[in-house]
Amino acid sequence: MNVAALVGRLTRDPDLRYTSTGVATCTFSIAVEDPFAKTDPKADFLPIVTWKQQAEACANYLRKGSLCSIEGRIKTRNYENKDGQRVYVTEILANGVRFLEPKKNGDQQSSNQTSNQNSDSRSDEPPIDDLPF
Amino acid sequence: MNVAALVGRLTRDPDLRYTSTGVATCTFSIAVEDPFAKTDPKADFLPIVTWKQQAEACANYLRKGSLCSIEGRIKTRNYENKDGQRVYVTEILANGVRFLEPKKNGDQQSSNQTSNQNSDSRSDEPPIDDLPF
Amino acid sequence: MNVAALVGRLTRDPDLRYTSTGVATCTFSIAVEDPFAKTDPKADFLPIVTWKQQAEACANYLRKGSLCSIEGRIKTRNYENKDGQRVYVTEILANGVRFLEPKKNGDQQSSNQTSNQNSDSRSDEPPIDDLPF
Amino acid sequence: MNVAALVGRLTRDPDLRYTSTGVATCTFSIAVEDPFAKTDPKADFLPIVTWKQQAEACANYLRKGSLCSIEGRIKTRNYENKDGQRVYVTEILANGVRFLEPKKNGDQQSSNQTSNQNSDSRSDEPPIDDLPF
DNA sequence: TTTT
DNA sequence: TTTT
Repeated sequence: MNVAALVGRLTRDPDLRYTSTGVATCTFSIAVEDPFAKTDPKADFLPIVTWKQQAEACANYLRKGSLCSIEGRIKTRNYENKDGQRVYVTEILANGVRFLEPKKNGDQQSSNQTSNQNSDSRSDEPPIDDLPF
Repeated sequence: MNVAALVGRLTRDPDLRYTSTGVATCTFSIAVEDPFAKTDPKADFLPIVTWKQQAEACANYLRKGSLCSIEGRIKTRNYENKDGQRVYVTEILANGVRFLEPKKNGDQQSSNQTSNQNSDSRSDEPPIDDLPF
Repeated sequence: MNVAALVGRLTRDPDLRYTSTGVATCTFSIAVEDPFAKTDPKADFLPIVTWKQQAEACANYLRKGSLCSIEGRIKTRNYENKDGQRVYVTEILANGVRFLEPKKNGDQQSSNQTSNQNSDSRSDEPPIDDLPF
Repeated sequence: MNVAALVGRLTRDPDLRYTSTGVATCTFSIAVEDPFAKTDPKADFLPIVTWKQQAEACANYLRKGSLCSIEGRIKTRNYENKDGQRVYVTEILANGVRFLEPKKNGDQQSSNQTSNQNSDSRSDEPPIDDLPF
């Protein structure tokens, strides 16, 4: 058994990409309040990954600050960084994401567009070439 | 909301320590089978942390290979390593651990003893000086 | 292990009461969407119970239609009804309730007030005389 | 979001049936320890339902007393009993059941056989004619 | 660096 | 109606 259930807000716009075989992945991080935290910030910043239709829906509906619920499993992954060191990553593979607020628009720029360019925030990680399940 | 529910087996003996103020922490990693994993090993290796009485009970009852269930929350933590780099760690803070198998004895050596010496496996991480909640 | 994690909307105003020893309980039911339901209504209506400070906070902040997340455990309870039959009830004992929307006011009438009178919706059940944990 | 994660022991042999369209359902109840329960018995008895291959696997591997973990969602259902009263049932629809103990054999009689006859324990409920999702 |  |  491996169950994770979270409610939190996106810390930045979601990052949508496609594997070399054309499968969509969307990654983002959510801030989950911790009512018991002693130190500031009183939140945990948890890395989320989704795939396929769910990935595209997330890229479409979620923006920085959006509230959502995540149902998924905790996964570990490791890769070699540029210094040749093995880096271990723990992230939540979301099976279900529910959007708890109406879609924010006003900001015209879609996360879809920009992140597709393989630009930014994940540039320190190697390209993902296939989905892991 | 931040809920994690896991069932898995310890990948090694638990590691019990005490903070400078005398609070017990126990860390270990569990292998959780992933029935959907495409690649070997078909398991996720998830880092678990417990505190206080629960920590001591874990050190007492659990050994490498023990089956247990974990109820907790996913936490992130970061620290600076010896190279001055910030390292981000995601781990499961266990509120409840249930032992699903009778205590293994035969191996006389208690994890309690050895890990108390502040020895081994976590030596690459800085000492924990207080509990974070 | 016994973990329930839910997100849904109240189907009516919460019902706050006090046991004979003065302990607060709040009960309500939430509609949780089921994306896989074949038949209408595409939701499950789940009975929630809370105690003490949490109970009073729920009575204060939640109203019919409020969105909330629930972290708790599934409990069973049974009592004898007026026909002398044993009735079995399964409900979710909430340890944590998070309010996912700002407090609705406008309707001046507080659920706190009315339900305190031991009136209405739970009148078919026997009085609760003490908290069960 | 609707997540339930449980670990417990079967209170009796599982009950396997088939709908009129030939779909397998298996129902059973598990005793889940409640470490906080004030009164005896210190367990909750939770009704579990599974469908299709999972149903047949449960009927095959589980017996009264078997330890298992359940990952699922909480569902409500209602039907009219023989007295014409509407009866409300809350049960856990299991998506994943993991067998935490080796299969018990010795007792030769398979639950599969007997319950297939549409005999016993659920005789007070109406026949299930189709799967609800 | 991984468990049965 | 309950399990170890």
